[in-house]
Amino acid sequence: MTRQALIGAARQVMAEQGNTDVSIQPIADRADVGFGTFYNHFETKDALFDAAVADALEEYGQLLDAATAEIEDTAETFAAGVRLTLQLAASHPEITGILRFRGLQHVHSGTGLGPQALRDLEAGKASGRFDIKDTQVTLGAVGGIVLALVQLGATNDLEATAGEGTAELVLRMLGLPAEEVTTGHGDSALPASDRPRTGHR
Amino acid sequence: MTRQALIGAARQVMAEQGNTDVSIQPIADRADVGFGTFYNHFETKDALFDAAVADALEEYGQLLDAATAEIEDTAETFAAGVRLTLQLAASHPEITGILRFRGLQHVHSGTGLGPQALRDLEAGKASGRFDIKDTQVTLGAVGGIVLALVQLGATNDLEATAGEGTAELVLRMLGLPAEEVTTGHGDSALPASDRPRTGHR
DNA sequence: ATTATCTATAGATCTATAGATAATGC
DNA sequence: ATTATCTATAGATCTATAGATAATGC
Repeated sequence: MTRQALIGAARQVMAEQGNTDVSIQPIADRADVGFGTFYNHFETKDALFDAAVADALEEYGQLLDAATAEIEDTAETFAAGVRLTLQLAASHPEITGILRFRGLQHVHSGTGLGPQALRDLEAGKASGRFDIKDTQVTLGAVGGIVLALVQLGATNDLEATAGEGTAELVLRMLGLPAEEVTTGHGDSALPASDRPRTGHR
Repeated sequence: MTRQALIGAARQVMAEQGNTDVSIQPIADRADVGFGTFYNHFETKDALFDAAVADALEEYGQLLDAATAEIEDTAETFAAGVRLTLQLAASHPEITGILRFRGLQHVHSGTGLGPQALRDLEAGKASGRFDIKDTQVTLGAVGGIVLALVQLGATNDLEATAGEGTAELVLRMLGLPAEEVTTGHGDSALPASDRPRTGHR
């Protein structure tokens, strides 16, 4: 599909350059599409990049869903999500590139991921598993931690334990008792490509 | 100074638009400077915006320093920094606008703020006040939390307690015992404009 | 027959510079 | 006298569209 080819090209550019400073011609070239065809699918360049971000976030959400679908414990769901996201730099660099560029803007916007995480937080709060007050603030904190660590991983060499360490920080922030936080689950998350992608959420 | 006028104009544009999609002419207009003068001070538009971000981060660092200079306890320094930053949306919207736009990229870069925070974390770790492992990861987590909450505050209406709630999340993450985390210091941070700006750090 | 795509281009916009003017330093 | 600033503009680049061509649906 031509539209998807354009979105794919825009995703690549965003992840590679970390910005949207490109003219339409090279995007069309990259998508192997005539220049004018762009205007059959998008009104402006901005509209394309917005769609490309949404597309990448959608894929990210499906990866997370697939990786955590069978996890029962809410705390472990969050921990696994954190670990998976930090592994994504290796398996899906394009997605992490886009997260670095625009993730912060979408932490609190209803892109599917947010509402789901919010429900999980509220369930964990109601069941007493999480000791938290404002779920909205907590969601922001979790999202911010993950994004900042994705950023750190992109510019510095992370220790192999960084994903696990970050997951522990998140669990502790969510109010889990110390002994549970450090009960290492460091090897639980398979590479995303080895997991089924049923995409049900 | 002309250079500073250009930087100021660039800061405004970034904070207002949340991007750098402007041509040089309107920047020069805003700085009340002839178009060609731009090239006496900067080689490219990117160079100007980089300088503008650095300028805003420098000011942010000085605000933080001034507000926390007389705080002895490391934990309280972090808590006060978090509260101040979330208040900045009201007192210094330009700075928070730039933090939203580029803050994530600078959490781990040596812009003065980072190294200082890193030293504080290491001191707190050494003294046993903080129960943390990797200080680099922890710094990222703290920075990410703050940035995500600044973002949340910009798009949603935050409850008045959000700053305090966020500070508590950070302290808990740093490993402080629960009873200390909730010992409210909610009224400790004055509006930044009421504080001395000695700027020593 | 209808819809999507491509090529070519007009018009607008933007960058970078040259040359003229104004401001500052000695 | 030297340096900074301004105005004007050449050349490059980019967007948006028109019209021709190709692909698809009936």
